[in-house]
Amino acid sequence: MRTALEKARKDPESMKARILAAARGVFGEYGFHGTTTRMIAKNVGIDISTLHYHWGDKKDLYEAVILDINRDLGRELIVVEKNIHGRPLGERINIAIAMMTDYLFAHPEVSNLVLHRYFSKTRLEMIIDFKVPEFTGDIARSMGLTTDAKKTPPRGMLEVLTVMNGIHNFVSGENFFRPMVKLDRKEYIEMVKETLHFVLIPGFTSREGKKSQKVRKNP
Amino acid sequence: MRTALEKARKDPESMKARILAAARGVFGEYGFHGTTTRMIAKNVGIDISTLHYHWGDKKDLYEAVILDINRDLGRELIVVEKNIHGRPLGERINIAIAMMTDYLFAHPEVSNLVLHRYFSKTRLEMIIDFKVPEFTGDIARSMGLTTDAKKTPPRGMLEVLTVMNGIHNFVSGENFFRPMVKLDRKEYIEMVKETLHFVLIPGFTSREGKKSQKVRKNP
DNA sequence: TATTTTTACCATCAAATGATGGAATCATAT
DNA sequence: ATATGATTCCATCATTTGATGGTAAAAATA
Repeated sequence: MRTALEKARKDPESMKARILAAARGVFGEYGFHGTTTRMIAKNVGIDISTLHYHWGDKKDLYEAVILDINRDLGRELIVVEKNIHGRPLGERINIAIAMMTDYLFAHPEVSNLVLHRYFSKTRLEMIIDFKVPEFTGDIARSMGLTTDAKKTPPRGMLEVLTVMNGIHNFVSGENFFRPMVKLDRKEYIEMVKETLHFVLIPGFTSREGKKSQKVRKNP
Repeated sequence: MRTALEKARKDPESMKARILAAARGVFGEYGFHGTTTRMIAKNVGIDISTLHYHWGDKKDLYEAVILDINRDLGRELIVVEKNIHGRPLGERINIAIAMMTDYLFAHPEVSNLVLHRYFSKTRLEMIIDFKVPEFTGDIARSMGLTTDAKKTPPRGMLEVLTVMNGIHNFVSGENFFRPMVKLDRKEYIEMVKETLHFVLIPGFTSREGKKSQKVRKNP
């Protein structure tokens, strides 16, 4: 499977890659059980047997999708980290939210699949999983909530999850939320960013302020 | 169906009610397509034909579950509103988060089903739906973000969704997040509350502060 | 070109799943 | 006690769905 994934990544026009891309989308929208291999095959325009020929059974394909999403997410986090490195806290969070929001709205199936994994059980045992603990620790470190990403305290983990999930929710819930607010896609994305900035950032910066005050008081 | 639901509500020991309760749980955990009528029937300890006898087909049962959850959620929101009425903004949000968090952790299938509806498509057309727009408007009004709940501006809607979804996420994602932070259930719930208070409240109260300042400047 | 390998499809299977008819059981009213 | 209606289960059906064998086409290799 590892090699199959790499082959698919090499050539985005290959059948393997096309199936994987379609699978990301359909699994993301309908979940594991809500998706049939026929739906994916139809989406690509091929026969189901061709799908099974390239990716094995449904579970294998789903796990390949998870691996694929994981890689994308990890790469994007590295890009974000480079952009926020060395800046003050408020700015770091600001940029991180803006960048991740743009990225996820451009690849909504990533948010879809992450949230499905969080909130929905599968009747099958899944071996491969999202690297959420690792990623969450990494983000906590870039946010200055911990020095060792692998030993992030629970509070730091939950704070990071609050922010990340806040983004995932609006991306993945666009079909539901956008009609509620009657905005076009571009407006919606902008307002999501504004809202997240407004709601999420003051909490972190106000704590930072308190820290600074303490430092000033004890010179 | 309306009458069937009401009958089930009258007597919680009735077969209708037992099936409905089991359906709430299983649909919540596995989603619509991930749930089989056999799973629900087995959960109650009855034959599937008995299930169909009481609730019609799978879709009917699912819609009854949604109606049921909706009622519960609406009632709870009224209880919360009574408790926060007349208090200052920070306190209102504080109490609302604490109460909703406790309520949803006690009835996690509510969060599960709400999030499933937000983030996952169904291959079937569903007629009945969650009253999210109405509820969201109501909450916006209790939070002082609007005077007319039915005409809540988009920004207010998204702000409310940020808070509500923040709670739903930690409730529904407990199975995934709690092992990450290695806390027992009670500790987890407490830390979720703390985190949500910490992250979400300063945004709202800081805006309130600015409003007051403006008023003071223009006497 | 001839041969081998890879790829894709058609037809089809087996299991899972939603759903139902009819018999048996239980409750209730007369 | 009997009759009537409501409830429950067993057996079974039809459809959906995951999966595969065999064959044709295409591509690669000799």
